[in-house]
Amino acid sequence: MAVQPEASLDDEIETGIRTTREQILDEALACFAQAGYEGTSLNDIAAGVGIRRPSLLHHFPSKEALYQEVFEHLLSDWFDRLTGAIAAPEEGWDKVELVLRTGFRFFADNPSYVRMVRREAIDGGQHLAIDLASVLRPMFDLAAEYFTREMDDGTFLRQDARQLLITGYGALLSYFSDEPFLEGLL
Amino acid sequence: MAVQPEASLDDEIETGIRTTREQILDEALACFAQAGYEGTSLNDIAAGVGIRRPSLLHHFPSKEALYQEVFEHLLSDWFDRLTGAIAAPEEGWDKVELVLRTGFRFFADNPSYVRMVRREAIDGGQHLAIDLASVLRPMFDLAAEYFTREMDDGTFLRQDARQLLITGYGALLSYFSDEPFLEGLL
DNA sequence: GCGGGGCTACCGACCGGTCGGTAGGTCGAG
DNA sequence: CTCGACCTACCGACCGGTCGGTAGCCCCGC
Repeated sequence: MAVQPEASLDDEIETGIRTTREQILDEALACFAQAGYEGTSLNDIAAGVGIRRPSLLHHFPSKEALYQEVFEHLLSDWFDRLTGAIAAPEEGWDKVELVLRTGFRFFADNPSYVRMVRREAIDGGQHLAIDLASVLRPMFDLAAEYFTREMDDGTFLRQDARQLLITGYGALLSYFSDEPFLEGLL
Repeated sequence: MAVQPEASLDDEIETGIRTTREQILDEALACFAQAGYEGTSLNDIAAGVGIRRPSLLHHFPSKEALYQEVFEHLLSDWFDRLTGAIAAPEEGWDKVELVLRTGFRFFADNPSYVRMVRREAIDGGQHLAIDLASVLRPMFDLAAEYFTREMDDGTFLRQDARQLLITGYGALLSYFSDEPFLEGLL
């Protein structure tokens, strides 16, 4: 699940200098989240960074490869954060709140990520090399099992754990992905 | 809110013949819902109908005009159906269930519509001539007022009506718009 | 000290292909 | 004869991607 295979991170962290490669990843994330895969041209991204398209393609072999790296970068971040929260010793509602809060904070910190995931969920992940659903399923199963166990213990009201999770997923993500629309509604 | 300004509907209904114009609208809906605005080319739509692109542009002045007509057609359908349900005499939970069921059935009958709305909600409605949020707000306000009134009467538990509606909107629409993704998750 | 080979980052120019849209002609039904 | 539906041919713009070339930097042999 590791990304960023090259370029010594230490230099960038220490000096605060953002490499061109990182700037491209940042700009690509913003563009893809805002306009989608087809709606974003490599010229748009390059212009945002301040270079020409051929220079961008010097850092990434193709548009698809760039997109996938942006996506997997965020996915691994999210995965790591959530794994940490899941490993915490809390039980019952405290645990639920911790995990939810961790996920929520990640979404709030990375609104572009939510929009990218939503787009992929609608499209069926046609621009991804990985199968998003199969990557997420282990974590989904883990959550479902946890809820079922707590329900068995009487901590939560008995419900269909998987349906509950999907409902919550849909409601929560909509707050972030549809923000531009909801803003006009309220 | 009326669309379909030309072409006598009677002939089509009586004979069962679908005009080329209608076939284009149907195919365009399917394509736009499946691949989005940028991801759909006029060639794709024309090929689905069995004609060439210039012939398609004989029926519609531009891609944008076609898209808008597809969208407004469905929007007016949805609006009419829901208006009918709202006018019904039921009260309390019966009313809520009727309206919800009406909206739900429309979504189930027109899954492509849900996906188009979701795409527009994410994009901020950049391909629409109308402001989706301002069109929906009257109905949204109506629902919020209704819930607030019922809460005042003690029928429902006291909550923030607008937040409740948005949460429900997000959860419900996700079941339809993210169906390809959820299918792989369960 | 210095000159040159090799490297990275970047560029302008160009490629084939596709986009949305237009012009003009054919053809068949009324 | 007219007219609408459809076609082929074509347009300029833009797409993702490649090519050859250049400016600057590090490093090594002399």
